[in-house]
Amino acid sequence: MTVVTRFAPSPSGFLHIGGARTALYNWLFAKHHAEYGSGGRFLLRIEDTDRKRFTEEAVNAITDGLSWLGLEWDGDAVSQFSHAQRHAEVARQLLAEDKAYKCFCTPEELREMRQAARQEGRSKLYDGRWRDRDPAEAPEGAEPTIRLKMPQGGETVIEDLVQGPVTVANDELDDMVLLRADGTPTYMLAVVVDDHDAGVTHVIRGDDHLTNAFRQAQLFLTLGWDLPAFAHIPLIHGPDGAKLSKRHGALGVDAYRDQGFLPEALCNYLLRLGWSHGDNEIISRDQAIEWFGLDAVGRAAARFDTDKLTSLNGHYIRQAGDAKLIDLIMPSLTESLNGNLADDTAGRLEKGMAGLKERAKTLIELSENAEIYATTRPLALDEKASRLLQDDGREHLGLLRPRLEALGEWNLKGLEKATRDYAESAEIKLGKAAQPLRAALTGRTVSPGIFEVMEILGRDETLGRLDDALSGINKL
RNA sequence: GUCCCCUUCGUCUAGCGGCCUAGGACAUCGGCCUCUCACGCCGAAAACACGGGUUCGAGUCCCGUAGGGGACGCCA
Repeated sequence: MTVVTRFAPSPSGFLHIGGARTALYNWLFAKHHAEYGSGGRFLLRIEDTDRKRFTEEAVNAITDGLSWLGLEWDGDAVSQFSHAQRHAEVARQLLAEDKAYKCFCTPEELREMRQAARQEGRSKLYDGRWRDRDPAEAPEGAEPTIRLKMPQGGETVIEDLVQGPVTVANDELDDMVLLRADGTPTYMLAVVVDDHDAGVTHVIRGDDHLTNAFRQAQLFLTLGWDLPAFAHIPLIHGPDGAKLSKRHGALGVDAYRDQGFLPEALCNYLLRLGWSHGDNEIISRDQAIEWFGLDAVGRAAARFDTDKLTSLNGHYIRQAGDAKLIDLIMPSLTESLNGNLADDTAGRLEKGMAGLKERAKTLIELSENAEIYATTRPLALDEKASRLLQDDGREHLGLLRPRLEALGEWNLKGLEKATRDYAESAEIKLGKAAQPLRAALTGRTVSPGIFEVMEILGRDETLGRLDDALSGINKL
């Protein structure tokens, strides 16, 4: 049997980080069955039943986010709203079969009912007052909603693939609205019909839908349709343990992209957040497809930890190809230097990327660190660097400079030897010479190996930057 | 409030009755490497929420308690 999963976000304006994980799990589950089972498809459906929320940009935000993460869906993204006719038909059919009924309650009545229920400690809100009432008693001109006749007595059991069997007494379930007074379908009706029509076999979604599953299961049953398998994955919480919300900061995957995270890192992190395969931490896409299964999904909510994501990101940056990284940082590099890039920037970055990427945990950092190769003279010095260029620091530079200039071949080995020889003759530690060099050549106190930097910068640029520092013409 | 779910180091987790004096990863703290920072390597501190059972034996099974979370819309 071919497995069919689906990701069904509502257009909220961005791809929520929790939604991203849900999408990832659905995608992996389908891919796993496609490659190691008897087939798998991953569908994307936009839950735009509530037209008030719908905008084209909101839909684009979701598809862009999924594409960035590399989670391609099968077929076209489907609009749930476009199936409204079909949903209404199903509701009318239920009505004709006496499995649903018209409810003429006013919003005020409903509000009172809810209040009373709460006061009396009942969770069943709607009392079903129109269930057996003659529609002839309806108030003049009132447009009814269509409600489903839920079973009275007994219980509903969901065999959840993650949570295990979950049971609720049917008396806790009230008759839910299928069709609104204006004739549009509710989410409850729409998901069930769409999942059935699309042949969805596995509904993998957030834990917050678990209680909905009871109601939806009853709808499937009264429609005489096969129940899909349900898998409710725990939610992602903020560092404080509450459901991730705006006050926790970055919610959309686009925010993480902007902060310099790689999609590979985010996927790896999200995968590991709530799912495990023994002690494995770094898991490639292919490996994930092979290993992924619902049985290894945890049942407790997990807190989002940016530190771990960052660490993973550092790993994926180190592993990424130099050319790819250069492409990724070029825009921000150009921007931060106001478009004034040194002529040989590309060449220097190609040589220097290996040393650069080892020291960056985000693309933002990488870009900032790469400025030393792209910037033009005279360099700006940060505070600590300018302090290194006072007094004996500058003195050493002045004495070292001729030794460097005299070098026949300008390469790492020779540069290092010349500097070491100088340090020895001056009876100072290498660092006493290397740090002022770093300050003069990069404007900073932290950088890749300084002899590497000198080699990449080349003789002219290195000597030039040295002279700038010696004459003190750097910007602060 | 009602219903549902959850509970191993600070965080993510391994553990599916004896292999656990509870393992890994991130973070933290030491140390090594070293021209700085990072990487890498070595090491330390750090957890089975509590109480009852079941069993020869429980982190692992059952029941309570406590704590946390989620759902209670003509939103999705």
